Amino acid sequence: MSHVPPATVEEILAALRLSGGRITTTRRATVETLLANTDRHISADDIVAAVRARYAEVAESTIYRTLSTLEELGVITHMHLDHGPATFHLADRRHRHLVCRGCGAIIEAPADLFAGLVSELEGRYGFTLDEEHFALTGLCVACRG
Amino acid sequence: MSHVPPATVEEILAALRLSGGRITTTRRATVETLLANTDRHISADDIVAAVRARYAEVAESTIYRTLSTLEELGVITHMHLDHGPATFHLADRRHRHLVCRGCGAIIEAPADLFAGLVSELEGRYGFTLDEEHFALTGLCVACRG
DNA sequence: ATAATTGCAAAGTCTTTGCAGTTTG
DNA sequence: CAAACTGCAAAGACTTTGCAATTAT
Repeated sequence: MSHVPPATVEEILAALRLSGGRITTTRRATVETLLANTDRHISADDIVAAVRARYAEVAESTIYRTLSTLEELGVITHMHLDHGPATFHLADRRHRHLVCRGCGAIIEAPADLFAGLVSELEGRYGFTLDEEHFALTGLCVACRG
Repeated sequence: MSHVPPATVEEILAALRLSGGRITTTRRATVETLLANTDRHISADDIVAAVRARYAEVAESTIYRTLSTLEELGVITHMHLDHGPATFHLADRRHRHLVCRGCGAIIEAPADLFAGLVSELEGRYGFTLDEEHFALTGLCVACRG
């Protein structure tokens, strides 16, 4: 809560550099793609496509490796919306995801909705909830019939 | 809440039969394996192994097909504890799962811990939470350092 | 120079599918 | 007998890995 992770392309690349990493065109493009899509839920494959379209050829494996490097750096996180590919986003996103298993709709819920559960788990089990790693699945109004 | 799904081998097989399905040795063995492991979190592969060890040869695909048939019947559900294979269990299990991403420990939490969240989501978004489909990941006391 | 990154192709894990042969009711 | 189930082998989706060639610093 006290530390805000880097949020601009340059800040992220600087953090990468600081950790001993190198800045390449592909890595910059990857970071730009992530920042340009903070409002979407993008998969590794989406990023591959975006980088290929606007910058240069990339191997999938390079993207996967860059993504895990950024994840180790603490800059991004991945999340599982449901079955299917993981999605990646900046680590500072502050909302939780509800995914409808009927139509696939994604509802974003404010983090404070989970505050009670988080402290309950903390208190009773000493369990620190990783609220983002899996979305919550269920059925939306339209799909529950 | 008013309907309790079948909980014995015979009840489950009867339900299967009623829906037009057929009862085979492998299917019976699969159901028995599921019932013999209500306290564990077993994957399709675990079931394949159990059936092969105690009953007969089975193809993986047969187990997967049987599991989805049972799932469509509403008798079982699958759940994702974390990355890795899905786990299967009877649909009537009434607890939620907390999985430590450090050591893999699984903590079972009573369903009522989620009651507040469930009604909140229902009220605010009309979203019916499928509490079981994904476990909640995080860090246990020992691993959070 | 040299350690980090990349591409490519191959492998890995989990799951699904097609199809011909077998079995259940 | 007809519909349902099975095995086998192949494919599919997503992700990881090995290794030699390239590139950033």
